[in-house]
Amino acid sequence: MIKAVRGTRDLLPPDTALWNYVEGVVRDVFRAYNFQEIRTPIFEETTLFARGVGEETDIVSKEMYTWEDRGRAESDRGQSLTLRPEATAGIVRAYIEHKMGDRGLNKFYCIGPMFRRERPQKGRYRQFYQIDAEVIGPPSSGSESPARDAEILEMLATLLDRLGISDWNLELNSVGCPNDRAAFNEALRKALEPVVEHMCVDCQRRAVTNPLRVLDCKVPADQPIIEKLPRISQFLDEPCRTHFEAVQAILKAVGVEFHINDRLVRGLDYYTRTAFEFTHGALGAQNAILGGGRYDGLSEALGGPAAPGIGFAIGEDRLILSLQEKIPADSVLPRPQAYIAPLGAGMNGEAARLARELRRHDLVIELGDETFRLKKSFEAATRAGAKYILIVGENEVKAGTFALKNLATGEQVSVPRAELISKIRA
RNA sequence: GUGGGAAUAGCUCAACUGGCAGAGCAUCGGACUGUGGCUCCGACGGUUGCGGGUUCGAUUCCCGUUUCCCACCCCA
Repeated sequence: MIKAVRGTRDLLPPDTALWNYVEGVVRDVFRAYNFQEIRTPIFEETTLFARGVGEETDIVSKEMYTWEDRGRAESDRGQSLTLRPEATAGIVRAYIEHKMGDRGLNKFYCIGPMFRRERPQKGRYRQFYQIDAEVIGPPSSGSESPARDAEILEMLATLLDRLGISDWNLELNSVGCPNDRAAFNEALRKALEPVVEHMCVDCQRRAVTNPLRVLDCKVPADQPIIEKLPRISQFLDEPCRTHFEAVQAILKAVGVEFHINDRLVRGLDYYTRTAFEFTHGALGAQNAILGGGRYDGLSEALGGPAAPGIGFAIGEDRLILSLQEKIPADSVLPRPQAYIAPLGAGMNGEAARLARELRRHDLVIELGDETFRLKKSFEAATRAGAKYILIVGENEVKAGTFALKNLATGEQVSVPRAELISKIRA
């Protein structure tokens, strides 16, 4: 038997109803903040991610699905392509390509699959879904303003609350600008030098490859050492410090709770200044339900104009996971309002006509088959979760009135054809 | 990429120390020819993940492998 490949999975009803419900709420909330949908390709030139996300990141160096798309003719050039491992690079590419800076401030959102070749785990798949939003524009559009950072964070708090996820925790940090980072990295390297030999093997590796990540270490024995290491907050230049303070001031003004975590670092190279994560307890080790931050230099790194931006990605699979206990998929699954049961030879046509009419009035109708005995029709109607069963037999067609029975109460009435719509809708 | 656990019917799970592969639910049919849910009867359903080994005999023990789960790494 051919099975879904490792790390991929089928989303089936009724679960898909929950996914649609979540995406509906997301679109509603985003609309209130004037975000508009963008859809970019699922694969891009490999160099986009290499330059955008960073060659040295785990994502680029070992997790991408990359292949050589070979040209088949002189006029058809071959190139290295990659399934998108995240959304921001593609969106910024589109922003540059279509010169969208001319429109002023852009607020995009995008919902779709991403691909990373990692070992599957709870809340982690090789094809997974992200709900992504970005605010990006030329500096003159206010894209750099702390108001945008705060707006996004407040929107996320609103979204999670609206979905009924109240026990989230917002971890906030500023990773500064590239200059701050360089100085901090240097200081960190120096501070690590004398102590790193007492740390775990991972930290010894990170101390060389990416000292920032040492701050992320969870090994208990390393914590006393990490506590004494320098913090990025001590290295923020004046503009970055002011920016970060302004973000916090607005969050306090709107009443969004957060806590500063100056050990929060993010895995993608393009992040600057504001970095954040929303975490949730019910997710096991993969407790980050969403993450994001500012990326003021990304557009330039991709050869575009100055276009500060800030965005986030929600792990939709994880969002659903933390929601499943609270919202049973069945509760958001649309059910037929009526099940039409044709009864006896020649009734399929009559039933189909009636179904067509009712459906044109936006009623949700399930349709049976004339060969079913009534008992079977009732069972099918009950199984489908229909509110009513509507019997279409010779007697009904002749009389022009139809037997309509409420499956929950057992109440049955005879309804003239003209009144069916209002009766079923009631 | 590393470590631990698991895999038996569509689903949830049994099967003693190695000895006929089972139950509940679900599905289909009947009791019951135009009135469901309940009940009763019956049927269908299996390469015990896959491959090899040990054995008279393997769901059971051993090796390999695949997938899933959990954790590490990393991230959403």
